Amino acid sequence: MELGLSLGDSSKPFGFLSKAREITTTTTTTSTNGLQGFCMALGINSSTSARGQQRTHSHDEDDDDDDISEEDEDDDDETTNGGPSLDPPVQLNLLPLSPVLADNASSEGGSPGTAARGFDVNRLPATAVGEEVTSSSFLMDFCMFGGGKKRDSEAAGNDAVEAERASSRASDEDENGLSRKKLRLSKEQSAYLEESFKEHTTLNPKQKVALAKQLNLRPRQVEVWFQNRRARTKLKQTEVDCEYLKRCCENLTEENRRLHKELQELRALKTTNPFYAQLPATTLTMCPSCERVATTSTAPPPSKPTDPTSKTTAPFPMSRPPSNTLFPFPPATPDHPHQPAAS
DNA sequence: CCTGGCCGCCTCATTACGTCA
DNA sequence: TATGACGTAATGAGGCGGCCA
Repeated sequence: MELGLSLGDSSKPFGFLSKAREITTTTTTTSTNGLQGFCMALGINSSTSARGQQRTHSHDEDDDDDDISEEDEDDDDETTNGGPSLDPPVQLNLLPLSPVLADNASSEGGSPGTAARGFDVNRLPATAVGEEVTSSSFLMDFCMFGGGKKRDSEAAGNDAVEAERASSRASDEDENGLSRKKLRLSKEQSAYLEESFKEHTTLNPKQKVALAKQLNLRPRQVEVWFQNRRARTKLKQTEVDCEYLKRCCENLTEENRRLHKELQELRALKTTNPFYAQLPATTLTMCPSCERVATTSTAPPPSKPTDPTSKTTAPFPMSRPPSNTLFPFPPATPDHPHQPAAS
C-alpha cells in the first residue's frame, strides 16, 4: 500500500513519500485502474493567539475535536506548536489501495477501497458527514477489529463476529468514556510508521499531525509510537553493543592466553638455547597518536647519547605472525614520528 | 540582561493489555 | 480453557531548552 502526503512546506519532508505516485484528482475519490485514490486539503492552523482558540481545520479535523480531554488538548498543542505559520493548506493525497486492501474490501461486500480495514481513511469523510463519531479511538477500534492481523487469517464468515465485537467494544467505550487502554496498530499502520522512522527518528509537529491524519491515529499515538520505537532501537543497539563487547572480551582473553603460552615457550627456549639469551630484552611500546604497538629493543643504554634512529622498530625476533593489535609501526613520517608514549 | 513561569518534547521506568505457544 | 511469556501501546515522572512577560 502506498500513501502519499504532499505538504506545503515541511522542513523535513518524508523522502519515501516522494516516491509515491501522485493522484492528481483532488477532493474526491477517483478510480484509477480499479483502485481508489483520495486527496483532500488539510488546513494546518496558523493562528498566533492563545492555545485552543484557533480551529481552521478542514472538516475531518472534527474527529480530533471530538476527542476527549487530554487527547484533544494534545491535538491543539501540536497544531499550534510551530507558532505563526504562513504555510499553504496541506494537501493530503491518499494513493490507491493495495490489492490486499481491495480484496478485503470486496470480501466484505463494500466497494473496493472504501471498506474499513486498517486505516481506511476513505471512511473518514463519509463518517464525518453522515455519522456521529464519538472519538477517533472509536474509529481506530472499529478499523482494528474490522481488519488487522486477525483479518488476514480468518475466514470471511467471522466478519459478523468481528463487527459485533467492534461495535460492542465501541459501545462499551461510549459508556465508560475512558475505558480504552490500548489499541494494537494494524500491520499497515506499523509498516507506514516504520517507513517514517527510517526517514527520521523524531518528528516535528507538522509531520506528526500529518502522519496521524494519514494513519487515522491521534497525534499523541504517533508521538508515543515514535518514543517507544526509539526506546526499542536503543535497547536493540545496547544488546548489539553488549554482544560486541562480549566478543572483544573473549578475543582478548584468548589473546592473553596465547601470549602466556608464547611467553612460556620463550622462557623454555631461553633455557635451552643460550643464543636467544644474549638477545636484548624486548618490550612493547605504543605510539600515542596511532596507538599501534611495536616491539622495541631495550638493550643496555649505549655509552653515547641516544640516537633516535637507533631505536629498533623491527618485528618480533621470533617468527611469530603479529596479531591484529601487535605489529610494527608503519614507516615514520615527518608529521608522525612514532614517539613512544611518555610514561 | 536576568529571572521565573509556562510549554513542549525528550528519555526512562513502569504499567497494562493483546497475542501466542 | 487457563496460564505464563512476550511484544508493545500507554502513562507518569523528571529533565531540558525555548519563549515570553
